[in-house]
Amino acid sequence: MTKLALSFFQRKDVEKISRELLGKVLVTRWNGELTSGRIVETEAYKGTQDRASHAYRGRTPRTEVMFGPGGRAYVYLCYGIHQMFNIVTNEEDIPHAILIRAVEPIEGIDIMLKRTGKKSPDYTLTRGPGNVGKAFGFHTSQCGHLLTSDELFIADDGFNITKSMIGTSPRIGVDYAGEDAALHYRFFIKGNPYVSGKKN
DNA sequence: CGACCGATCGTCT
DNA sequence: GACGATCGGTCGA
Repeated sequence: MTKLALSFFQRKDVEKISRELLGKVLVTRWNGELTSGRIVETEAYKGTQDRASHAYRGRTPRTEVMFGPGGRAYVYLCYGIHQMFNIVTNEEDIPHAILIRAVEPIEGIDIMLKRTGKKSPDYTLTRGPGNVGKAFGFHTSQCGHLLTSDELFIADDGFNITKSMIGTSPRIGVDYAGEDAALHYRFFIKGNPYVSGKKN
């Protein structure tokens, strides 16, 4: 189990990082409550040139974190209900980010059940960005949190992902983004039951 | 199945 | 004042 360093997130190719995050382990330990899971679905958002990105309209109080250096969390509220967890990448002033859309639970499933109010674990526990946010205890107050801390980090546990295991598609829910809506910026592990959408 | 609807509130116009 | 990078439930075929 090796914690990913800041240099991993501060590289320039968001698509590449989005692919490499598949198979890595997301860990949160808020107030000592440990939850972890394998990342199985990601989406890249390419900053000011990407109409689907919040950063497209430039720097605002909300998007400020994305303009900082990579390796921090961008957590925002969606539909007034869902806490969406993103990883900021690239260097300062280039607001790239990666949305974690689905995870396969590993540790702390009891805690996830408590947070989500579900009675027993099923594939919906950590499927979709809203559910990931809830199960891992994310909140907009954690926006800007460093991704190499003891409370929040990404790790490599040696799990190997080959190119043929990765599927791509347009991103979900970004139809308003014009031509950018068609870009294949969504990446997922083919056949994994936690991946959102109908048939992967 | 697929279509639709309500929840719920911060953010930007 | 309108609108989401969503989810889960309901309704009808």
